[in-house]
Amino acid sequence: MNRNTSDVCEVYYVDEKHVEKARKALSTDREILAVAETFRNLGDPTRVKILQALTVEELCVCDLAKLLGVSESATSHQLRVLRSQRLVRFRKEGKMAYYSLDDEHVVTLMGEALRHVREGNVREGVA
Amino acid sequence: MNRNTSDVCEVYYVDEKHVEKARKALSTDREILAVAETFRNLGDPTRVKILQALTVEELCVCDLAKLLGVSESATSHQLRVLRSQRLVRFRKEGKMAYYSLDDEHVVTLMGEALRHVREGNVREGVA
DNA sequence: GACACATCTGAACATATGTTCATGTTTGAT
DNA sequence: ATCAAACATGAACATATGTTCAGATGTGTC
Repeated sequence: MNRNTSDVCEVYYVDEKHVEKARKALSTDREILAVAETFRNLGDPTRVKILQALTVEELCVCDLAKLLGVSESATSHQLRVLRSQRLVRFRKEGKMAYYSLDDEHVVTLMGEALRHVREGNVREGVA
Repeated sequence: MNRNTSDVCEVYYVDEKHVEKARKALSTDREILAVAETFRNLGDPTRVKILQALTVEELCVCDLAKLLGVSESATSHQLRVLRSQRLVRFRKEGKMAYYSLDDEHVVTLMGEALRHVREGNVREGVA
């Protein structure tokens, strides 16, 4: 047939070996989905701003909305997204809801991403 | 008017102070956009798998496609996305293109996200 | 050159995403 | 109890995203 010399994508068994070896490095599908969803939640300018702001101190929805320059409704929606991955938490005090970062993983992630970007490792895909 | 006692969203000056303080913590718009785009690129299960696999060793598109269980075209498209943010790099060897992680920031980011997820900090939004 | 293979690319499609708008809740003040 | 403020939520819309499909490029082999 066509697998005598150079089969589809490199030699046969070597190929299989690589794929198998790599497959062992993969997390479970459940974890991968969770990781992807976490990153996706971080992947929005508005939410990045929210998290950077909360690095300093807790803020209410109203303050965040002013800071971001978007409506309080939009802010609330975004906070809901961040809460769903436990990236932020909040406490209610009277009418107000004060949001803050949930754990230090978030801080680490933000810092590392910023470092990556600042190393000029990023190609501007921006308009 | 309506700003004597408790103005819109907390007292006036205090409010302004918080917003200003938080604003100082924000990166430039350019950096924020880049950070968000980087996270967005990481926020897809297929791409997470690719990066986890490349943690072990460099792989060609063909191997990655097999590992992911998607078409080589789809794999190539995803690799293009990852390249655009310099999350992966590649070298050509004959017909093949071998991909590998670009820097250790990527490893750190993946690890930290996985840790966040494993701490049970995540609420399953999955179906 | 002719051919097969590995990869890349553009168009098109279904689906996901983020904002706006309108409407609920809950709380505090009068 | 009535009213307004601070948030939350649902629907709807325009836009972005990821895959598939078809075709193009480049490379090695015969």
